[in-house]
Amino acid sequence: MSNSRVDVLRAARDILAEHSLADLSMRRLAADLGVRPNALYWHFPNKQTLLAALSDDILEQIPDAPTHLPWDDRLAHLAIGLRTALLEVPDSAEVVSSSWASGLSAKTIVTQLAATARDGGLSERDAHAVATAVCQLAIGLTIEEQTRAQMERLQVTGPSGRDFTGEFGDGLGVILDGARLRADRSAVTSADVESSAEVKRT
Amino acid sequence: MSNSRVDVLRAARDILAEHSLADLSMRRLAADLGVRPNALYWHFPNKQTLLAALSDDILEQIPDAPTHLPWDDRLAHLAIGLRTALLEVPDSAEVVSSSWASGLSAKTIVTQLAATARDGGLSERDAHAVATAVCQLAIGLTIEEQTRAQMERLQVTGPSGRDFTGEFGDGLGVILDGARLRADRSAVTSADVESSAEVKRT
DNA sequence: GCGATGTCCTGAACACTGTACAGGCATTTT
DNA sequence: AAAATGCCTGTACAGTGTTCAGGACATCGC
Repeated sequence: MSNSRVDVLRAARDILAEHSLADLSMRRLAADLGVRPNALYWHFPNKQTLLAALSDDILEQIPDAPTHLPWDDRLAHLAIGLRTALLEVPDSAEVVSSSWASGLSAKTIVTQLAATARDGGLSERDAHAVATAVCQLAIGLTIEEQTRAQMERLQVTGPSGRDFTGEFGDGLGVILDGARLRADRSAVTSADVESSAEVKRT
Repeated sequence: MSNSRVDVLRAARDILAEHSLADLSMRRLAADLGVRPNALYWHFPNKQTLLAALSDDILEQIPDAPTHLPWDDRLAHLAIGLRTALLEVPDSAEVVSSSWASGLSAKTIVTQLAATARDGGLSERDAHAVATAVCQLAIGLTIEEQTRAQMERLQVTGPSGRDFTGEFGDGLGVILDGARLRADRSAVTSADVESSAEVKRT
């Protein structure tokens, strides 16, 4: 039975789901596929690229925001979708973080978020700023949460007592407030510019 | 010549500064100290704790914000101080990230930021939310920047063309706008509660 | 001076890790 | 029938964090 690229990714996901990132070694992954470790190098040039593909795979589960909602609700929807997708697969936040850092990952969620912020009237810069702030908050907090969860599972630590969902909601709220404030400001200034019959730039 | 705990940390820092996190192995570190690898386990129970101590070490370089500034400027000051401290030592952002996740690190900068936000009149929850949003933005973005820098140094990739300093400034701006908006809101509501006379903010 | 205590280190080993190179079998395409 | 593709094997290298028992050396109380 030949394994395809997607088989490898599914097996990798399963290892994360049932064990942890520490258990996701090339040898373990190969063993689960009934194959020698080096066989994986036919599908991926190295482990980093494999993890990047896995990262994209995980983030593809984020559903699009309902188009009938106002832009800020759509932002919240996407942000929560991001966090939910990460929470679905243990240790995925760390995988996503290093994949983004290595530049081997797509980061489509950032552009989606930025586009949604643009719908609120934000400038390209502001929209991108909101998108990265949201993503870094979601990923950073989820790394902490999932690492914590893994440590508790291995009994090296008791429960942290932190409410990560609450912390994320609060942080997201602050960022969205900032986004709305900028939406208002740019609405006002562009109105000023239009009404004074000056040439507006895009 | 006996090495002390701080000698080890200094040597670790030097490896990061002159090479990279990938080169920061127990063997390499021991070799630089003129010692066998297992000697390090007298000072630290494992590598993770060593890295956590290194992380705290790096973040101690953040200067306190000048007390005469308004609270939001102090927030910006601390945030930029955080980012500057990280940029000082290559790959330090990744070290800090995993140290925070493992719970072995102090995270004093978070409480500092939160306290400063409280000075602006934010609730405990909002203040903490602002602090984590700022930290996750700084760390997350700096991870990307430093990983990128390392890849360029090894010539595996050309320049990214991204302006990380700009991106950080923009993201920070959005979060601070959110913080200010909440400061205004809580000023107004607490005034409502304390006296039924309506007080405008200055 | 003598032993005890604390500090720092050695030697050797274990069980892993990602990855490279050359070669091989099976299925599909020409 | 021949060639090309897709997927895999065998073997090996150079490195990783970590453990255990033991040893050298200084400092301190007696």
